Amino acid sequence: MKTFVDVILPLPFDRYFTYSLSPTDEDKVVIGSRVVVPFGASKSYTAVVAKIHNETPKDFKIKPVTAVLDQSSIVLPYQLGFWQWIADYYLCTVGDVFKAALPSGLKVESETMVELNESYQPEDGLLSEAERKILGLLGDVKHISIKELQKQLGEKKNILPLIRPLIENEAIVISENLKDNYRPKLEIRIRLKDAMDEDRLQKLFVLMKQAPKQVALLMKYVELSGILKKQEPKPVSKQELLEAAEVLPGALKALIDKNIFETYTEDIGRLDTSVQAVSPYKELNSYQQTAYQEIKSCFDTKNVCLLHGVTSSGKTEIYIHLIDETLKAGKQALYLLPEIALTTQITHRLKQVFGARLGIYHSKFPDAERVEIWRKQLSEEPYDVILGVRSSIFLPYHNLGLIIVDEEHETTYKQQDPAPRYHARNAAIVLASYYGAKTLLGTATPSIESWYNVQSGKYGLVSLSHRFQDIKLPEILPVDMKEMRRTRQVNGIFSFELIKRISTALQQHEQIILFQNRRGFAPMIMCHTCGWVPRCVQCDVSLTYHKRLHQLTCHYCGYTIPIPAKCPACDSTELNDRGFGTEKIEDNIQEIFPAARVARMDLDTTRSRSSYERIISKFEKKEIDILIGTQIISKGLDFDNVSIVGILDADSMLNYPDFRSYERSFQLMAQVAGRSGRKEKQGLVIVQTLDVKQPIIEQVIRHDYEGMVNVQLEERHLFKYPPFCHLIYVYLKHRDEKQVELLARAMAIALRKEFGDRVIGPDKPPVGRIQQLFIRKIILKIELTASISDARDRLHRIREELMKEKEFKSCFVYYDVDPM
DNA sequence: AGCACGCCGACT
DNA sequence: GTCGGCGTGCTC
Repeated sequence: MKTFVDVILPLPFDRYFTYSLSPTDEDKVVIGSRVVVPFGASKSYTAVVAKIHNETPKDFKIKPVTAVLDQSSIVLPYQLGFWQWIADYYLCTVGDVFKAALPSGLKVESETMVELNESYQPEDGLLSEAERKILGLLGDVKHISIKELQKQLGEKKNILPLIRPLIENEAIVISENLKDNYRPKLEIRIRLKDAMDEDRLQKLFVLMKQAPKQVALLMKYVELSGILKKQEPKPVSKQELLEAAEVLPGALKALIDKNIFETYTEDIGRLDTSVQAVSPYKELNSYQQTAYQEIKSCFDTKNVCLLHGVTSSGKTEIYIHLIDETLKAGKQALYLLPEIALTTQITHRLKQVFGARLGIYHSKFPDAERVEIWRKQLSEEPYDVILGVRSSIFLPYHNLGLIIVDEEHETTYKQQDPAPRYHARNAAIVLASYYGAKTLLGTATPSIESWYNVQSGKYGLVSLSHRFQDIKLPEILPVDMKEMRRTRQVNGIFSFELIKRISTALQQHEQIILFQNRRGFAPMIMCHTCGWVPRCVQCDVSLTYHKRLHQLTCHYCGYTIPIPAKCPACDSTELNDRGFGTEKIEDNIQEIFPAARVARMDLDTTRSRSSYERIISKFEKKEIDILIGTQIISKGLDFDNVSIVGILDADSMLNYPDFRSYERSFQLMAQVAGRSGRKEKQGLVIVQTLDVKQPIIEQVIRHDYEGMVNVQLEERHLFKYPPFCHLIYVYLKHRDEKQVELLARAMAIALRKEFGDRVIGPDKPPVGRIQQLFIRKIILKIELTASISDARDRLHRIREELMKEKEFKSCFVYYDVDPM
């Protein structure tokens, strides 16, 4: 007798909740089934079954499961283990992981429906005004959800207290309506009611002499379905038939009424199954071939291999060969990318090779499609290759053989805001271990962590130092902006040197990319008279000036106001913008080169996927001469006509207060630089900086990745930073600054008792308040040899202890493990 | 995360 | 004297 289930709820709880099963449900439910359960006073959630048992719990009253949604696992047993690992390692709850892992179409929601009790006899005088209003409304519509009822009443607050007495008086009845937000995609199709042969067809044609439209339909149907041929007839959709025969629906209806045709609906799904593999993989050149062999032999002894290949060295083709080999061994492959929108080129290539065996998974896809991919992966015929962003590590896999993490250094692999704050590269390595699968990390600029793991022998290393077709690496030319400004050789943010080079490139019909890691027109505006700067009301930052939209926006919370006409402090009308964003650069460059076709690519111009693709495709077709962008342009784009890349303000990224800013600047500059260079001509990268002598500039010039790494490793070793320790950031937030400050201090003291001088802080982060909440941050350094699970237990204990104090109860506390 | 219960200010 | 603010606690 298995009568209870322990379930994971999509809520931030650290534990399971137990529900009872009805005898009929007992046979249905399995580990990994979804069940609908009531939780709290008036809510139902989709939960996932983690355990089935018969130990009667005694400390609480138990509720029954409302419905069992699946009779086979929708979440595979290994996934439950994987979720738990993520929750344990990244210090969040399994509920958080569950919420992130499952597409929302698989999480049905319940809504409470209200209905009038027909037999209810109202006793006048006993009803309040509001109650009469509710009953009146219900008399008209008779079936309505509580939410809708609330809206109709024009109430903003919860109306449950209002209707509760009505339920008790049996004036109304309520019921739970499970609302499945997933809708299958259906197609209406046409088929013949009875068998057809030439004879019968001829008879029909004669019969319908007076109805040429119907004859046309019938003939078109015969043609489209191929019903008179020997093979299985092809399905014919209603729409397709009507369009092909060029007749109105009336004619078709007549044929249906005559019992010649009938309609039926078919669930056709949203996944494109028609893609054909059109071109096999390409032959590898000798460098690629060597690398390919090295990777394979590396996998004999190691589970993870780092492929360090310069930009344009043809890593993708090597991946394709490895995937192909994995598939031949009857296993699946997962290809992770930092951002799918940026990789039309790779998507296109993989489709050519793997056709319908390739599935693409992306959080910006319509949810219904994500549901279908999830189900397909559970089916007997899953995609063999999944190309996707970080969340695709959560898809169910039957038999994973290989994971490729492309551009492994990209910080987008780390989820920032809602928990789980996981790193998809590291989680992927753990995922691979469930299958004994191998992981290949690819990049031109490895993360220092991965490089260190190579040095310590944990990962294997394969290098690819030849660019495809031996295109030369670009020449990098630093421009001393201090000197340029002193000698007045600048126009705004542009040095004359850069302008000259752009001008030459334009004359030769070559393309230019300008990089500035700041969107908007200017990072702030300031009153010329009194120095007043408009700031966000919710966050401690100045507002960014967006000229096109004619507004000031907070990049942290989205708060937006129109540009003030005058300074509220001194009434001066002279408000000037300070600094340079991509928008201003776009304006200025257009002024300098009026004839050039200029486009901008940043978060503001690429809100939708299509606008992104439009810009890229225009640039590829050489309809754009100068492309201005933020770091969005550094990721995995290959253009063949870019001769000049300008990095306008290299110092802005170097001065970012973070131990990784050096590494990140190098990666960014090297990646942006990699966008330049053409088959017959070496590219040129102009780096504008105030300090041309600083070592990082020299390292970028020499393409000296190892030089950069060695300096950084030494520094990180000295100051005990990753990869020589694990970092955990403890974030504390509260509306009241005093409260966070107090808690942060108390927390730091408690932490020091346990962890000693491994605790740094508390500190006020550079942006000390976001969305009305004041923030404090404590940094915890954990030795590599120490156990994370031990640290986790101690952290939980300390938090629990402190949160008992009532003054701290309303504080948010959360952790960021291995922060980026 | 919701949602209810409970305790203090601005209204009838 | 009530309505309603949100601070605190609980949810199988």
